[in-house]
Amino acid sequence: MTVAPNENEKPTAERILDIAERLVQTRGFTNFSYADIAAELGITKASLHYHFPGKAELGQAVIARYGERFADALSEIDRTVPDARAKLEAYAGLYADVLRGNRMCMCGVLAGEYETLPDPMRAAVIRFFDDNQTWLVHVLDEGLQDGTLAFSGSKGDVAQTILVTLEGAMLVARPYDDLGRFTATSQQLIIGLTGSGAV
Amino acid sequence: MTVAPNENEKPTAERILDIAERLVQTRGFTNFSYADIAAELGITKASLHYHFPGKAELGQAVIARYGERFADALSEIDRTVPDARAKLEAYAGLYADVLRGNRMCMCGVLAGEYETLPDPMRAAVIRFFDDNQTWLVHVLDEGLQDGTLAFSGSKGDVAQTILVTLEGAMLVARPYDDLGRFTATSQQLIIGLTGSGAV
DNA sequence: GTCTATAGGCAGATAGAC
DNA sequence: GTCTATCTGCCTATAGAC
Repeated sequence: MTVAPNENEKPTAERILDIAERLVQTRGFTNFSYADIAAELGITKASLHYHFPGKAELGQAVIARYGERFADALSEIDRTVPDARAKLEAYAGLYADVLRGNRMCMCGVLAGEYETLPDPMRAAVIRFFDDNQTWLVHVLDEGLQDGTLAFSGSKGDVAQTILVTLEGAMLVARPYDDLGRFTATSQQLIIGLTGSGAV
Repeated sequence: MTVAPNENEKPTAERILDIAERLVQTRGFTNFSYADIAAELGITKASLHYHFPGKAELGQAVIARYGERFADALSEIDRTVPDARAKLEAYAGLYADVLRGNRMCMCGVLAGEYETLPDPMRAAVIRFFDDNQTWLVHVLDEGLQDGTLAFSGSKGDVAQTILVTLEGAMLVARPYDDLGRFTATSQQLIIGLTGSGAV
């Protein structure tokens, strides 16, 4: 059991990250406290400092783990999805899944409070966006070759547009608590990147 | 002078709103304090409470004034800009101007921290998005008639997409401190809504 | 690893003098 | 309208016992 812990035996540090992650995505980084996590986990605030010395370190750990998991999801798409258009749909599906969990994209939230973030978190936010855009450029490239995508403008600009459109769609859909608001825009976006809507 | 006060004689309440507005747009509503405003204005925190009894009331007043000013800007576009496509460009220009002031759209920021907002502010955020979308639907309608716009999908979905794309473009452009990131997406968006990029 | 106890700071807010 | 003084509460963080 110690080598293969089940969910209940998950290390405390991981459970702290799980809670912190959800709080960041729903309330923002500055809008939750050690007290929130401690109460939910059933330990004291002081104990949290054993695992993460300060809130800045906790924030770094949360965004790092989030970024890694997101990168893994992109690799999984590359491994399993056949063509570029379907990859874009799967990509939008990742965002839809986050929204279904009543959460906002972590880096979208953090971008909104960017000026108040500690430097390492700022760097991680930028890195997240850069990584996403790089992946999207590859998919767009593939789409031109396999013929499943067609668009005007540079791949970089289009990749950027895909990213920010999905971020904005999540941001606005959440106050309405309406997944349909997100998917409508998501479909609109992808239709515009197929032959039917391109030059 | 009392009937026509110059900038220096602007009522204290207005000056408070000016500062609060900038702080909301750059840091978010929960991430600034009465102390921030008091320091900048050169009066004490206690004096602020004379003008706005609580932070919730101040927040309401800030967003109300912002919404009115934005609505005025839309009316001004209707009054002065000849065709629908040019109106969309002027609309995107409003967002670009905000970004030039190193600010984020107020309602975009507030959408990110929606769960932590007092109810009246929540309602105002929704109203802002609804008003924008309504105006955009009218412009899209006009564009179909005057022939300057062409698109597939419902006017409502397209209006939604325009709104969220610009919001997302601002959100992501700000951490990069790069207006070009915004304008690239903005142009990409408008090109897709003209004959060249439509079905 | 987790606890109790506590420090030091800042938040929003109020009372009452001027 | 603005001030001083003060309150209560929450924040992050630390010391030291167990």
